[in-house]
This record gives sequence, C-alpha cells and structure tokens, in this order.
Amino acid sequence: MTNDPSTCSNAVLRQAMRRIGQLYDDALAPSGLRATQHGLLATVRKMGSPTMRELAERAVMDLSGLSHTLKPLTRDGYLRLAPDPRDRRARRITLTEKGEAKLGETAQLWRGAQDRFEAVFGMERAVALKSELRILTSPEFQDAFNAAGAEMGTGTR
Amino acid sequence: MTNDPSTCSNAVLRQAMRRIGQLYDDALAPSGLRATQHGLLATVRKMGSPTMRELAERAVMDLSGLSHTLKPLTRDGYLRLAPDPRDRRARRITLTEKGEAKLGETAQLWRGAQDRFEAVFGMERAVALKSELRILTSPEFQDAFNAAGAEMGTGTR
DNA sequence: CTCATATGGATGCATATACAAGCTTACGGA
DNA sequence: TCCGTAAGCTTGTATATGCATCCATATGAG
Repeated sequence: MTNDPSTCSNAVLRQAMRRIGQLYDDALAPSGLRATQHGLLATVRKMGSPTMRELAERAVMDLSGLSHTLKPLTRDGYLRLAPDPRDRRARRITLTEKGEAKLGETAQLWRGAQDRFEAVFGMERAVALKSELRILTSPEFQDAFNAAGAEMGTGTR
Repeated sequence: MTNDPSTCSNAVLRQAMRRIGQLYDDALAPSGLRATQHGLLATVRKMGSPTMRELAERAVMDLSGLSHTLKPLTRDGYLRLAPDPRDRRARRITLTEKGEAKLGETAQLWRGAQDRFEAVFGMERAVALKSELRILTSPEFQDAFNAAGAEMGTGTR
C-alpha cells in the first residue's frame, strides 16, 4: 500500500502533537492555563510588545487564528491589546501584571513537564528532534515544498 | 532564560504541525477534504470497520473528539456508522462507496504532498523523523512520562 | 490634496479536539 | 432474575485554528 496513512508525515506529526499536548496540558492544569496559552504568554514576555502580526509569525500561526486564540487571554486579564500610536492599524500586545504573575506560577509546572520530556526521551534526542522540527517550520522549507509542487506538477500554490 | 518558550517541545511540535498541516491541506484542497479528514478515511479503509474506540486509539485521538470530527464525514456521506450487532453499545465505522471514490480522487493529491515532503526534507530524514515521533505517541512513552512525574514529584496524575 | 491600493486586524463560519456529563447496553454476582 | 458497575458513545461547552470577508488606517502616485 503506497498510500498507507501510517506513513503520512502530517498524520504522524499530528498524532505526536496530540499526545504531547495532552501531557503538557495535564502538567499545566493546576494553573488553569493550556500549554498553548502558556506558550503564547511566554512568547509575548520574551518579545516585549509585539504586534499581532509579529507574534503570529513567531508562533507560526495564522493572524486570524491568533486573534481568536488571544481572546480568552485578554478576557482573563493576562494580556492587554493597545493600538500602536505610530500606526493605529496595529495593536501591540503586552503582558499584564496578572499575566506576569501567572507565568511565575506556571514556571515550575512547565519546567517539570519539560524536564520529564527530556529525561524520558533523552536530552540529546530531544534537542535533535526539535532541531528537525524547526526546519519544517522555516520559510525556506515552505518555499522549497511549494517550489517542488511546481516542478513535480503536483499543485503550485 | 531557562524557560525559553522557543525550546518548549510542545510548542515546537505544534508549530511544525501547523505548518505541515497547512501544506498538506493546500495539496488536498482540490478534493474538498482536509488532511485530517483524508487521514481518517484512509485509516478506516485500512482498518476495515473499526469501532469508535478502536479508531480513536489508532489515531491517537480522544473518543469524544473523534465523535465530533466524524460528523462532517458522515454528513457528507463518506462514512457510515452502524451499531455492532454483537454489542449494541458499539458503533462500527465503514467507508461508503462515495468515501472510496473520494479516496481514489485524493490519492494523487496526497501522494504529491508526501513525495514533495520526502524530496525536500530527504527520504532518510523523513523516515527517521517519523520514527522518533511514533515513539512519542507510544503508550510506553506516555507511561514513562507520567511515571517520571511521580518520581520527580512534578505531578502524578 | 485625493484616490487607488496595500497593510493590519477583527469577525463569521467551519473543522479539530479535549473534558465533563449523561444515556444505553453488557456483565458478573447475590 | 435484579443490581450495581463497567464499557462505549454522544452531547454540551470551551479552546484552537484556518479561510473569506469586511473595516480602518497608511502610503504612494498624480
């Protein structure tokens, strides 16, 4: 069977994501944050006050998807959105004090999950795996994939 | 920064999944199926007539999540659910003729994406990556992760 | 300055998923 | 046979995301 679904790169990636997402979600559960939300808050803290677009790009997310995803976080007061005075179309995202506090609270939980992941899978291996995955998220890979589509006549896009 | 979000295994996995999911979705777009849906149909075909639970396990999905996800597919006539005569609690999932036909239609599209992925990332590398990811989805990994939680006092569950 | 176009987002709609509840059918006793 | 409990699903609710569309602001050409 040349089209065995168990060999589909996308399917395998998705399955791994579901499982690992589960493990991290469980670890963070006591804080009330999902792993996704924790990741976004941490990314915002690291970036300072990114615009929607900047954060979306960093997180490899669709702009509209990010817009939806941020709602629970702004609703709960962890993030604040304010129009950029330089360009009033843009909205700058900032971590509130409550958000900072929450990140302080989740630090242990997240670290625990991360440590367990590295302990069980192996640090070297974990680093190598993430390295490979980052290549997949690079714009270069995306471009090459689409270019291959043109060459192989499988769909340009 | 020991809690750099860019090193979070979960975040990196998710980002890769979003990107690759996008590429496969685009490739399958002409068929009207999402990559996820295509994967489910193909898995059902491969399994025969699995019950909800069996399919959920194979797909590393939550049973309720699967229940919701199958709705568009049954609604559109690609799949049919029928109670198992042996155990009327269980429901067997079968691919309809329309579903078979659709899979025939998507075969080329999926193969194209898969080929491009392998061509761009490298066949060896793709195989190795999937191998690593499959380990993450194994029950053994999950158990080890949770066991580590108990030992490291980070959260038993 | 004025308008066409590009840029930055927000919103409606649809699928993807998970958890908590609730319902129905099986099954192993007492 | 009657129960209590387990097993297998479905449904309600909430977050996660992407596409198409729409609104507002910025920009560059004339």
